[in-house]
Amino acid sequence: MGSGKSKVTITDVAKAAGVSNSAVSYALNGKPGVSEKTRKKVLEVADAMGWKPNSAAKALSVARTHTIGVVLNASSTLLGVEPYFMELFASVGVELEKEDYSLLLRFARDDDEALRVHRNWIAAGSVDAVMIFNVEIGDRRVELYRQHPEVPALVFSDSSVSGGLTTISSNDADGTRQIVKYLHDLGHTHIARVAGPERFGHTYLRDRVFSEETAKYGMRYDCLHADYTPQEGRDCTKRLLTLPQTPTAIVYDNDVMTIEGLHVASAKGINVPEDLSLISWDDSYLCTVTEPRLTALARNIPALGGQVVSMLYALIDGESVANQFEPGYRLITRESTAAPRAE
Amino acid sequence: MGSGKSKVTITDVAKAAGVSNSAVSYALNGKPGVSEKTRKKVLEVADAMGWKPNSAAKALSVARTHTIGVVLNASSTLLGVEPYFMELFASVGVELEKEDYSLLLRFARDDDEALRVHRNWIAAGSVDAVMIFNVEIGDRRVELYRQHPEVPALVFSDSSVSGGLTTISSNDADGTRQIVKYLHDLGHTHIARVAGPERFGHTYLRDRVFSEETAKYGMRYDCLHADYTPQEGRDCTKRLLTLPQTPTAIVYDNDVMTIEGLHVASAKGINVPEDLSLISWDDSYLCTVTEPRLTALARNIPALGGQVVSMLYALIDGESVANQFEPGYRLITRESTAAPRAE
DNA sequence: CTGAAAGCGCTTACAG
DNA sequence: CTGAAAGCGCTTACAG
Repeated sequence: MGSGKSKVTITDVAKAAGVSNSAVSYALNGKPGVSEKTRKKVLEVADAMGWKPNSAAKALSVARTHTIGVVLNASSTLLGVEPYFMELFASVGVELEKEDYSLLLRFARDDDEALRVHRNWIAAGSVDAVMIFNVEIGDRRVELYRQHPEVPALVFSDSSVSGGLTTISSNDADGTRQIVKYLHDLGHTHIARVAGPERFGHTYLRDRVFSEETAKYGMRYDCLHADYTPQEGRDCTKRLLTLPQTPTAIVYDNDVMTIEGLHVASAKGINVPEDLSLISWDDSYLCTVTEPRLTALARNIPALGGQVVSMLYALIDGESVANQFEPGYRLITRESTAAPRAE
Repeated sequence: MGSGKSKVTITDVAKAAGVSNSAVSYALNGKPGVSEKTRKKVLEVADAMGWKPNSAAKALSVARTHTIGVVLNASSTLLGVEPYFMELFASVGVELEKEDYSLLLRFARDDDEALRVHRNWIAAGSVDAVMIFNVEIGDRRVELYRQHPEVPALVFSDSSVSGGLTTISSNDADGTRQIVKYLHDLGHTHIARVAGPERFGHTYLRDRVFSEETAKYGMRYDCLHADYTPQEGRDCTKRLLTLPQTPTAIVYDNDVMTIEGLHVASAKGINVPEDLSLISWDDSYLCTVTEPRLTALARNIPALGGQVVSMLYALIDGESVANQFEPGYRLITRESTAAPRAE
């Protein structure tokens, strides 16, 4: 119940309990070196005085900040649209809470600024580990953290682009197979895809597996690359729908583009799903607010937190951690997909 | 270009530059106490060695963490749906970046856990200030920070519920006036509202002003309180549409409920906006993906960052800061509102 | 202008 | 089991 102003320090507790600083420290940290009696006494006194270890002092002496760093790209207009990060942070954050770890969050306006923050963190020892998102081929951040193994990095990407840094990857090959099989079983023989930017590792992977799987089933497959924005979702859909031979199904690499595709179709008088099936890669609330609601591939983000955090802790403890896949995708079928109209 | 492992400290720099630790410190921090010549030399050496101040050590000696704390409610299912927090964080974060401040983010599962984090932060000196959201009447967090003026709190709420803590408020009275006037000018004489939870300060304020303004124009006004979720958005809309006298316009306190309202209306064969006008309080991408797109009241979140951060810095510097309003609301008229059908 | 020293609040060998 | 002391990497009076 210590009211206000003056912080209570370990020395205050030591004096009040009539023991030395070290005894207090041992007692409070549950370490050997004090009798049970002393420990109990110290615990009582510390509690009564409302003592909490000063975070900076602790960080300085044990060289642990109890902090996981994330720098986000503030200029991404999708930050406000895609719930992914917030959901992931909540999932990870709840797990971190148990060990009193925090997320240290920064927003950079471009890659240079982001890199500057990372360099600073490394030199200043500001974080115990970092999480890295949206990795591109030849990403300067992976280069940086490869040179600085002192601060472990967990990379959210396919392992092919992480330069050996530990990754946690969505199982995009499996997701792709689920989608293609679903569409094939429905009877589609010509499908298209509006993909994400080619520079992302997972886009590259999806590209490859989509080609393989559609080839396996003898399906025709067209692919256009976009940047996840509404604008390009519209444009690509228009291009696909003016092909001499139009596909009977389109899969989009995110929900926002899917919705725009739906609007383009309905503006053209094309019925979804009767004339055209639509699938969103990434499920979200957005997929349930349209008419028809959108069939989507869902990740299990709530289950991701525990996995991520245990990888993080292992890395911080200096263990070598194998790359992992996140919990599998699940295809949520709603009303935007159906068998193609018979010719 | 210092590669890897061993951190370079101020002592290393001092040795390399052939001066004392204090000279280095003064030089690096741009303080008087060193000659220009020494300063220049130190700067060069420090730069060449890749020195950066260790954050924990600096925090410990100056008692500043360069960190703004936020604890969010992880159980809120709306976190993934409403882009507000992410947009706000990006806006604030870009501004904080300039002074190398970070956001320290925690996720609590309930109010008790949140309160524990706040108590810890105060005792441990983990943050220089906090931002507090979703304040309720009698909120224990405001009570806590009132007792601990050492760590300043910026409260995002109406000043009536902040117990004297500094607030930044959306100008909900003005927003309400804009909506009511707009609807009145369109010719509506009976409107309804699906409001947020009564326990929130801003809900209370909107309630009051809605009553006043509709009374002023001689309009009939019905109000139902909900919890921002899709489910209650639907339920409340159904109740309103089965009243003996149904309103010709409904305003919802968030976008999610508005969308659900739209679905309920169309399921009942009620045309929006011909038979019923709908307005969303809070604009977002969601408001543009429906058919018709939704008229909405938009806040200017990008402009909010600078204002918030300068309030934060002033508070941290111990200045007394007046409560402020955030940039004004703007009504974005889309296709979900129109004049009511003549009787 | 410059250096030696104490201090921020912890932890952790090291003697007793 | 216990205490005195050094150390983590900075900052900041305090003498010279």
